[in-house]
Amino acid sequence: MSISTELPSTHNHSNCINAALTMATQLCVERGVQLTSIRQQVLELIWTNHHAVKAYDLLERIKPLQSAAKPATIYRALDFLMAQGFIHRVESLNAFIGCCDLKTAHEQLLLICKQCKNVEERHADVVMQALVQELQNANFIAHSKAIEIQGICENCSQTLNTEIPA
Amino acid sequence: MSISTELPSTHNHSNCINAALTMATQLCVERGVQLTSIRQQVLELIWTNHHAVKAYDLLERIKPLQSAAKPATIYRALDFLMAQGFIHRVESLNAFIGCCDLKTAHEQLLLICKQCKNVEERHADVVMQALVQELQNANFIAHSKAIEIQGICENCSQTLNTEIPA
DNA sequence: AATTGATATGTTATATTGTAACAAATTAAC
DNA sequence: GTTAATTTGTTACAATATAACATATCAATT
Ligand SMILES: [Zn+2]
Ligand SMILES: [Zn+2]
Ligand SMILES: [Zn+2]
Ligand SMILES: [Zn+2]
Repeated sequence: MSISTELPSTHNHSNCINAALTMATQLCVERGVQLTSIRQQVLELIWTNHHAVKAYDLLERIKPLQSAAKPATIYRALDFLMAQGFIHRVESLNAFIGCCDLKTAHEQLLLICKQCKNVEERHADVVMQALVQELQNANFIAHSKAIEIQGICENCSQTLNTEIPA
Repeated sequence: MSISTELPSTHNHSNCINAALTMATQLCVERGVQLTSIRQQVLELIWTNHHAVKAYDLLERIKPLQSAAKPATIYRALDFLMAQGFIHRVESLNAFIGCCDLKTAHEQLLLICKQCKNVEERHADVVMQALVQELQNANFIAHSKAIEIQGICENCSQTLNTEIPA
């Protein structure tokens, strides 16, 4: 049985990368903060694909570019990128993904595929509305929300379903 | 300014402890699994209060009872208790809490108070319904769901609000 | 009661993830 | 250019988690 580990062929990932880097560059100018080369390299490495990336994997990957890189190098860059909203932390994986929507502040619903490892970020406005109501009912003042679903994505389940037993 | 770190006085926590241990004992018998003394001790330690507990804190706390305890001792007990649904892992804290409803399988919405550290588990049926619909829209097959909200709980915000500036 | 298989625990070592603290370098503002 | 703020380098370590294998306990079967 073959296993899909890719996004649909309709997906042009260079668009994702370009959009993320362009927006990040622009937002940093607007905000008067510095997208230094280390920070940009980490952001690019995170955008290699739609997988969540671990900090120490980033460290290995950035070493050819930044031979002096240490854990703090990566964690500082990640802190910056999170503070700017360019990436999200995936709590249930201790890993990080690029944010797909830099234009609007938003809460994230993350769909984490156990098979292909892709993480999809969805707005899920209806869910968020219900959640806001529930938090009001509980008189709970939310500072941050993490909604993470693990399972099998559409692409992977289709690939499995169309698989013909030999 | 005083800071509340307690639950409302209406809360009788010994009820929580008794219910959790009684149900766990009963369910282990029904399921033919063993609630060994280590596992029961870990469960009791988790139920000390409604805070999320870290694995290495549990390790320190169990050592007077189990002098040979090592990390594996704790993590094995935690694995068992999670598999039985007696506790939940709080992904955003790398910590663990006792489950408040052992009778029915359920997804958890966790409200994590940054101030008093209490974690409240709510069923939030409306949110879960909306989430199920969203997952259907996405054709995503969910295996597990983690919804974790960090902020300030009702009790803490009331305590702050009623505080009179000197 | 001894044998056996399954489950649970003991033990050592190590892997993984994340921070603290301070020095040096770079950048921005004046 | 000098100063102040920010960023990076560097060392050391803290915190979280698992692998691997030995030993012990338990439960059922001879
Ligand atoms: Zn893409
Ligand atoms: Zn997938
Ligand atoms: Zn209680
Ligand atoms: Zn609170």
